[in-house]
Amino acid sequence: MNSTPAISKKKLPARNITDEQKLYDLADLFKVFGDSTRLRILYCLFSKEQCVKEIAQMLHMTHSAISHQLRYLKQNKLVKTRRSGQTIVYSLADKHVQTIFNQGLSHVSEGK
Amino acid sequence: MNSTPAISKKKLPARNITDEQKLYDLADLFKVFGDSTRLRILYCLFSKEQCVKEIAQMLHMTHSAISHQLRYLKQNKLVKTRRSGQTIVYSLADKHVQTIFNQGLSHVSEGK
DNA sequence: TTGATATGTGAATATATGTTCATATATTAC
DNA sequence: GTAATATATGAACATATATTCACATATCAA
Repeated sequence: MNSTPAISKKKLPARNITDEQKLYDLADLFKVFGDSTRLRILYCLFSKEQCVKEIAQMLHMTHSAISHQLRYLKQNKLVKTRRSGQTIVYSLADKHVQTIFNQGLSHVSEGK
Repeated sequence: MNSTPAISKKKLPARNITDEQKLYDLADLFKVFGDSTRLRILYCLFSKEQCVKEIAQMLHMTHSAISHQLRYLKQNKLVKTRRSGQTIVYSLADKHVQTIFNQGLSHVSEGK
């Protein structure tokens, strides 16, 4: 995984193409949010921007696993980066990320 | 799949258990939304309640595939059912479903 | 340059997931 | 009861996914 952006490959019923395609894009977006490691990474970035090493330490995971997921998050435009000397600092790409996150969280929190 | 509700099985870092657990529940929620077939089924249910056969016809898919996904959606409390004679009619479980759907859709629509 | 540190990445592995097929269950009509 | 219709489900299969491992790349300091 992680080598290309999420792309749904199923065939469309060839009707209402635009709306249908949006559903596939939407599925891809939720797919990115549908993994606890990625959510935990995003959660780390809510408070402040962080580098790979910091996130890896916070989550007790290898830098490799984090790096793979960060690449995936970046490909799907949920995080952005800036270089600061040796380290590359990751942060949330836009406010939508936290909005969608919180929307889901409130749903989960009130026990559906 | 489809035999049990989505449950993330990864081990927790044993800190802040409550919040951490919520992240796993949240990942499971997004996982349900992260498939285009399920989104298309939900989309069918936005306008009105539908039975398996109707949905299968609308999406040009087998009743089996739809039934499996509807079971998954029901297990995760996104749809509910009522029986009407021979047919079982599915509908959205609550307003949250459409809210989360639309939240993601607006994100996708404005090109991230 | 060399060494140390931070991050990236391809390949391999193990697991998870979605769909199909065949069959089972449930309701209704007769 | 049987037949017809609607839905459910277990098993098998193919694909997708997340993580680990080993190694590559990049920056900085001396």
